[in-house]
Amino acid sequence: MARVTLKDVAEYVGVNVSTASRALSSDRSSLVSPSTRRRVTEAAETLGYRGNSQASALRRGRTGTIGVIVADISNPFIGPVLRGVANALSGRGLLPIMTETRDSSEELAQVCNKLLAQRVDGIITTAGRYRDRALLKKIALEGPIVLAVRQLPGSGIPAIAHDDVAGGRLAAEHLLELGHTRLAQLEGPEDIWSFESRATGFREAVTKAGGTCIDIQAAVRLPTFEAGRELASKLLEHDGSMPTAVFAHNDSIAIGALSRFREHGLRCPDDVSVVGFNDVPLTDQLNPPLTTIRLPGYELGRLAAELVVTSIDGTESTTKTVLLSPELIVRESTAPPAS
Amino acid sequence: MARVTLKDVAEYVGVNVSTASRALSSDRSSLVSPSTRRRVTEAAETLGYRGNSQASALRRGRTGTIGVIVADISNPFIGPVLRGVANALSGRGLLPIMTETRDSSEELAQVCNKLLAQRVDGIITTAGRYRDRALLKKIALEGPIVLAVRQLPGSGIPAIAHDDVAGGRLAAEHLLELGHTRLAQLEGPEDIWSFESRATGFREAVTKAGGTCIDIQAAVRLPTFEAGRELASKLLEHDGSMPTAVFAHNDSIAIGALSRFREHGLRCPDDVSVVGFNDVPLTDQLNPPLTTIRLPGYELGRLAAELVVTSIDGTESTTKTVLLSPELIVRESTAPPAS
DNA sequence: TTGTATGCGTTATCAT
DNA sequence: ATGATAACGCATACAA
Repeated sequence: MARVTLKDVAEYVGVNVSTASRALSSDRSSLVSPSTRRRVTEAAETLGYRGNSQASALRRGRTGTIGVIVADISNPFIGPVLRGVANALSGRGLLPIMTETRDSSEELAQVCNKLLAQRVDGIITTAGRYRDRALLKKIALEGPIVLAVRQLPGSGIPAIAHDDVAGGRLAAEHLLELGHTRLAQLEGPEDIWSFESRATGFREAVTKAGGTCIDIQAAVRLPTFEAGRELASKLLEHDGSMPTAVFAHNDSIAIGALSRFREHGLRCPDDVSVVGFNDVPLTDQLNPPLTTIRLPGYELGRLAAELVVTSIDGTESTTKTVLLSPELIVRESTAPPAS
Repeated sequence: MARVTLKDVAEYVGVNVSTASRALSSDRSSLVSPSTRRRVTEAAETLGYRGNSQASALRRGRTGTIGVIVADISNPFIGPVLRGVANALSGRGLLPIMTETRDSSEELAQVCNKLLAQRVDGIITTAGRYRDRALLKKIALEGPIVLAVRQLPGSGIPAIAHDDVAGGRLAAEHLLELGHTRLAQLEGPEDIWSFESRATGFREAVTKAGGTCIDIQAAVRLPTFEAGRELASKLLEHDGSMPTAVFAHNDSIAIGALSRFREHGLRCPDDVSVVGFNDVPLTDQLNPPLTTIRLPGYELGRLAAELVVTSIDGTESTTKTVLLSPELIVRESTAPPAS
């Protein structure tokens, strides 16, 4: 898009390209006399010179870019994560290259190839289902990669994620404390670490306390509002009496379930308590405002970015996994069971 | 990240790099004998060869990348737009490089520079306030750029946007038909085309019908929930009687206003009708479900992508502006005024 | 059909 | 402090 090159600038000033290159580079500009540095800088300005990252990358073996793969850009939870990533990266002069996979394994494979062809210096991915493990392990051989939000246990890929087991436990403990003894959980896709962990954390806490835990799964690919409705329907058709409290694996599922329950004549929290997960925007504006689990998305993004950076520099052992603590946000969708 | 080059592949097979290059390129592979083509392809496979986009771009003068600048990644309306863009682009073998500016002019300038340094073949931006006009005009000199969602009238930059004037008018007509005569609008930032147009469309329709239109502005940078609360407060303190209907310039503002009205003891739609804008997810799950204006985001993204592509190919007159039609979605936040 | 040679824009090395 | 030169990996014009 721009056609004026370093050579043009150099000729304009009457110096060699290498001098111009030095003058314009931040770390080597001290090797050049202040006067020529100034002249080169001015010439670059007046000629409208822009460095060519491609050429620079080719020569230096580094592009200064980080591939950022996001599973679902419409997930409101992802915004803060991306901001955290972008902030940490741009603070280090790196350019994040974001791409989406719609949580599809095929698209993930394609995107990885493209990113690798772009010679990104590292990859951060929030996409990664269990079935993608082999793929990502192969990618990890070619360069630094870190998982964000999700984990791929046994893959050896470092991850920054939430402590979803603890999150599930928080939900369970809250409901148990309210006095619920018959609980259900509406589960997200089973081949995603986060949901499996939430399920585990919740189930263990419930059974440990002597409660009953009904696990509802559905063959849905994504944890959406519709999935929530479907899971709720399955729960309503479930043998045995209806539980008095429900843990939905994310807010969308919770809201879908709420809508289905309402249709069925069930009031929340009077007839059924509902806990969501993620604390996405607007959950506090619903009717009723949703009790949910909040996660530090921004912080997570920041840490993920820092982790790739350190593994690019090669100074770090790269199998680190960090789990961030979730927080229970109590609102009005949970209450003691009707006596 | 990968270190096996075309040369390695060529040597492995025993041919010249140029032959290997041809064999691996989709358009020139016909120039090579089927047998060597196969051998090269296999060698590339076994050696784990990945093309180097940097080198290829340097040589060809094209990177095959498109910079996609988004003002606010957390805006739920933007997801479909980005999908439309990504789809249209990847269908043409182009890689979108997404970046965010948080709707800040400084970040916009930075991001443009980085993208230009990356030698993107074109730029699509949803960021662009009036004050960014000069900047973007300068960018437009260096290569194809198209605005999406927003417009910059008088900049000569082609745009794919919604017909926001029509959107404002739709809102007005709906409320007028319900019998409202005293209306207000809660306005988004004034230096953004979309909001100014919504204001115009609404105001004109109201006054044309003989109604009263109260325009409430606030010095907020972003059209958020908080902004909605602030605007609503200003309206409540406004001299003269409270209007019976309110048009909020987007859903977040509407929801903020709803929350403020509720605090103030006003019921919706009984005491005040509210219309939002964008139809973002969950607006139908609010209390009350929000009447709003829906926009074809995916389609918009698709068209924007197609427009950059054609202007890269240079075949198109590049000052085209397309306006897509909004649609009124009536839900329960609007009703006839209390008699 | 294949090979040779050159250059894309930079930066690193070596010399001056 | 500055210049000359080579090389990064690839694609193309030209030659064979």
